[in-house]
Amino acid sequence: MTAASLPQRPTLVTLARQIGVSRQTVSNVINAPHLVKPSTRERVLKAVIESGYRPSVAARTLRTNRSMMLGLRLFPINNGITRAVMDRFLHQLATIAHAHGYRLTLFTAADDNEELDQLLELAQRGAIDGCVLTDTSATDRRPEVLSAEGIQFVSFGRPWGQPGATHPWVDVDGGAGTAKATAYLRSLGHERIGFLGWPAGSGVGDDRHSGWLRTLSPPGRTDADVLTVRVEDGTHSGAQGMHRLLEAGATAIVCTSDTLALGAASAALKAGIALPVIGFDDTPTAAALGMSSVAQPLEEAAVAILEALVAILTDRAVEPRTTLLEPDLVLRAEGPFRIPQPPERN
Amino acid sequence: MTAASLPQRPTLVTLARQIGVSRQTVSNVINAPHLVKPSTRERVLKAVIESGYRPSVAARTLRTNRSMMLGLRLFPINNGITRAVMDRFLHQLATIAHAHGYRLTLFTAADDNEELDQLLELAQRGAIDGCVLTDTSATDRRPEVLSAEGIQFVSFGRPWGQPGATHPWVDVDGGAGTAKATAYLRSLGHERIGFLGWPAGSGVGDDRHSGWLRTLSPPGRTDADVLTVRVEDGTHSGAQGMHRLLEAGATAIVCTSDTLALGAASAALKAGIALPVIGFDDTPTAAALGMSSVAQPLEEAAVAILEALVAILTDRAVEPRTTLLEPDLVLRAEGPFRIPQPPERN
DNA sequence: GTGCAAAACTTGATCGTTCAAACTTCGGTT
DNA sequence: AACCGAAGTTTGAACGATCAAGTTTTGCAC
Repeated sequence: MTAASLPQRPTLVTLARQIGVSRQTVSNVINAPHLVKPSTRERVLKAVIESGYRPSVAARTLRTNRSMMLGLRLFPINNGITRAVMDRFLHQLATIAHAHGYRLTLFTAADDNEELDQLLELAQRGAIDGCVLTDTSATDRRPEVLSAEGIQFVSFGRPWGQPGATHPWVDVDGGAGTAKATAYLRSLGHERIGFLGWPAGSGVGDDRHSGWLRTLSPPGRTDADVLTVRVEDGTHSGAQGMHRLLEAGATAIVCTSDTLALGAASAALKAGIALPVIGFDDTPTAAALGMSSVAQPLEEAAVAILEALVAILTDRAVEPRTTLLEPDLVLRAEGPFRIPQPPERN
Repeated sequence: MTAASLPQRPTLVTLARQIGVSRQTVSNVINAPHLVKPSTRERVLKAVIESGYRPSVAARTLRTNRSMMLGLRLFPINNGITRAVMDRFLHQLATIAHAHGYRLTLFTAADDNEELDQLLELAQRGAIDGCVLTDTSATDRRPEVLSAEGIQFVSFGRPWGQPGATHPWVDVDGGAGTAKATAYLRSLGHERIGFLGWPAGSGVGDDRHSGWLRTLSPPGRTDADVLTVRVEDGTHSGAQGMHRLLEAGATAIVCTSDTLALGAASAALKAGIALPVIGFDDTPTAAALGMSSVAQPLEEAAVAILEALVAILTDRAVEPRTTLLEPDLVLRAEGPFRIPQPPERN
């Protein structure tokens, strides 16, 4: 309706005709200003701005064979790890991508195979130049398939248990995070620090366990298995795990997730026992409750991922680069779950 | 490196030559199969599948002047309403969009003006066919600007306080949500139900307040203002609000957000007082804590939004359509904040 | 003022698809 | 057997940009 009455958007040709130069000159002013005489450049630039001319993405993409788009899968809603971190990561990634001249195309997929299908289709149709993988696991086929198909990507997450993998990745050193948490609790005077984590076998979970284990005093102490409780993620299981850790004599607890930490802390609260619980991922929930947590440096991760991806896409690629970032311990002492003062100080 | 050794993707022309038909016939098999003789169709289809041919998005977009892309702004991370609901909404929107043949392009913006700039640029460059607005407010200039620029959109959120607005929107009836919550508490026997909400003036907040107000017994009772506490969103302010409501003699509380509800519930817990608190938005936090909350029907919203937007974009547009959806009350009775039994039953 | 390379600018071709119009084939009348 | 319209298929042009190779202009030395 209104669309018909609106003036047609200018193109290179119409604009060039107006100014009295060739289309290529206008194109050069936009893409390679150094090739144009300053006086001409000024004149063209003025017309470009006045007319509101913007190059057509489709035409440019068609000619250059680069869409300046990156694909990203949005995981199902009920994905623990993802949900906690994804929204913040997504925001960072979109912002940093924009700074590099790229945009993000979203898609959803129920499983990894569907994700691969979507990525293949997008890449083959020239809708994306590359993509970012998240939530890697030990049985992950995605890197090899994408490599075989010649689709460029950077993974947020290490190739767990795949020593042969050579693709670029960025990850956060979860072990360093739990180590920091454990060290902090030790500095408060705690000597029996429990670990509440996921069942063995997940790379992420085992990594976080190892950070706790090596920071105990003495490192890897013989009763470590007594102080370790491994359950599925959830507040219920977290609460149950807490009871077992209390029986084991734990006076403080390091957790693999905020969900577990929340379950544990509220169980303790209910039982009238006050003891420090540190979660993982610094979720909004933890923040709202004043619960301490290990925070992943998502902005740095986004920066590193895009730097690597852009390097690959512009053929400035060196050997596959890998980046391991260190998380931060966010201490909080408010709300119902605040960390109480240490039982005694050394 | 590997890219060079990979076979060139087939195009309409190369594929058509291989089969021995014209490019247009192949194109027709894909876009208008009924125009092609069944036997030819079979033959072409087979070749299309075997070759893995996929139409180039860029070429198609250039020719048809439709990108099949929708723009969506990702709000800053520290946005209360958005964060709570955005990730789920986003997932739904992406899924439903895909079902309609559209994809989502993400972008970030610090404020509404930057969002408008981005949308204008995207639209002018032909990168998007339309967009979805979220987080509408009374001072929102976005609808009028987009309308003036001829950019199609559907808003998730009513044009608060702008009776002249005629653009299509989809929204959730917040008042109906708080009304449900209030009615439920009344059914438990509560007679002094408090309202803990945001400062007056926000459309969303006032709407939710009205639902509570009209469901009291008697509706709009004279001491309603005593039972109303309005504070900025946050757990701290929620806790403070709770104390005031307790002084006012409230035995149950309806909140405008899960954040407020959490603050209120934990303050009560701390004070050793058990009383029902119902939040809003059914966030992960509420779920983890076993707190009851009003849930927005995000999938239905996504469906309605896309239906309206697609109708507009394909010129099947009727008059601007508006949809008001009813939220659900999610009752939970577990965790530290479970709703206790009513003080006395009628 | 001629020559000549560098700078500045222009032109033709092309990316891969769809639209519009043209052409060919075919079954059925008359 | 010639004719006709519908069905099936092909061809030319266009979308709007960039690349590559062309042409013109400029500045400067001799």
